[in-house]
Amino acid sequence: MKLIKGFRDIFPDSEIDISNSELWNSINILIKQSLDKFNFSEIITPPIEYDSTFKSGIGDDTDIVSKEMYEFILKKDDEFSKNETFCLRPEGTASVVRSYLEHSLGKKKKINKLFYCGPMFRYERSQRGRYRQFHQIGAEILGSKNIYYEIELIGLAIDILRNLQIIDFKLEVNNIGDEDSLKKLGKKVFEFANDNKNKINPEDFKIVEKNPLRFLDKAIHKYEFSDIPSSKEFLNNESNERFDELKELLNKNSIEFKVNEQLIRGIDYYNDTVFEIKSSNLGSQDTILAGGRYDNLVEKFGGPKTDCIGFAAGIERLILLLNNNVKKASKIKIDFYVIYQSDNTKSYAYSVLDKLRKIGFRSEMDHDRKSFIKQLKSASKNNSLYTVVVGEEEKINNFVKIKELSSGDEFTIKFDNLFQEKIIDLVKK
RNA sequence: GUGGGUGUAGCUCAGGGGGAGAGCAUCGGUUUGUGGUUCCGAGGGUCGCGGGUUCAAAUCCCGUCAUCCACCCCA
Repeated sequence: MKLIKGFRDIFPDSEIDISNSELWNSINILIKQSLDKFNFSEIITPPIEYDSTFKSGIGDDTDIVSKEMYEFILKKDDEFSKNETFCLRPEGTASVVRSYLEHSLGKKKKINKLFYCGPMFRYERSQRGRYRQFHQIGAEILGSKNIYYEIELIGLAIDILRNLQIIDFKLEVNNIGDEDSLKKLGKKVFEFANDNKNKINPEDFKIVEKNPLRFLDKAIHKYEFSDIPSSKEFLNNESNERFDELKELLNKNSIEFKVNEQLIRGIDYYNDTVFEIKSSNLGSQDTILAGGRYDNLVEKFGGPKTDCIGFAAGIERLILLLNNNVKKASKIKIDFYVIYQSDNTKSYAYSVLDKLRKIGFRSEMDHDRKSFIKQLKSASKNNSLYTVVVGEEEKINNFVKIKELSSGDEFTIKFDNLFQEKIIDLVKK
């Protein structure tokens, strides 16, 4: 029995942050607070899709699709023997667009603001911040090219990071132009590479021949060329205006950013605005969040021309960046720990426990006849805020003794009809 | 896919041819009605797995697997 390589279990009290379920729980809550404020609604799609969704969506010559995708076919070939190839999704956007079209979400509403959250799969050698099963939270706005959606989305990304108390990050933006200018750029890169063929190793040149833009994205930084072709040269007026407007609005909204003209993104569907948020505290896998416009993807999937923008963030990478404040806050605290004296008083104690739970408090007691002191020790070990002492005296007179562990203050409360109000009152203080 | 580091108790690690260890954690006692401290004690290990060398391997050699880090790629 063994866990699959590059995958991980997530469970309580794990010493490893990215395996700690309490941390996962609190990071999810914090991220959803931001998404709520920006009025995004959740879309949940299956982790398995037909491989064509990603082959045409992301591009089949990207590394993600050609090298890293988990593909499989059904073993049984009875009634389902259609030669269908499935895959574990390597990212979220293509699935969202598929679902958006399949359920005509664009017809029900002009603008759809959707978020997704879940596991993604890529077959890669794992290292810090990179795992074969990893989790992404992504936000997509489908249905408009208004520049304010750029601002809203980048604003959301930054709000999420702030809410997680991650402050050490850098936003990079670029505009790579529309399909036409990307084509021109590709042509220029090809010519450029051809002129410098003697300086480029054959393997990299193969990339140029296949997809020059990919070469610009992934290989060109290995060489010390002085005048690398830039997307800037080929932007049409609209893209240029859009980029200027974006920069102006970012400044107006006091969002710090850096223009990175080499920023292309390793996925085919992007156009115009692209952005990335990086952290310097992550080692070599330093991108924590990235996204951009994909105005042609819906059309490519057979739908009407629909302008879209979105981003995805890696949850594991975010967890690696959490500070001690957030980690501490995620630790579970019990409200009440009920302590009983003898088997005689146990059933009375249990009814108190049951009542506390019905009121809504996280409550616990020990059922294994530990000594009084052991129970008390358990209470403090379990981070209990209060203890409830229930013994013979309390049973006879129908009350309970409550002690606040941090201060040592004790209170006596009747276990009657007013118990609920009194105890809620007590906790409020 | 390429290169390097590391695999010994739940965790962090020491040991380096001949008795399986420490600290923390867990459990029990100190203490059968008041905790966090102290002190005492207990449980827990195929020394990653397989093979080789040796009278003898956790230790040396080879292989393999896992994990971490870097390249690459990306969130």
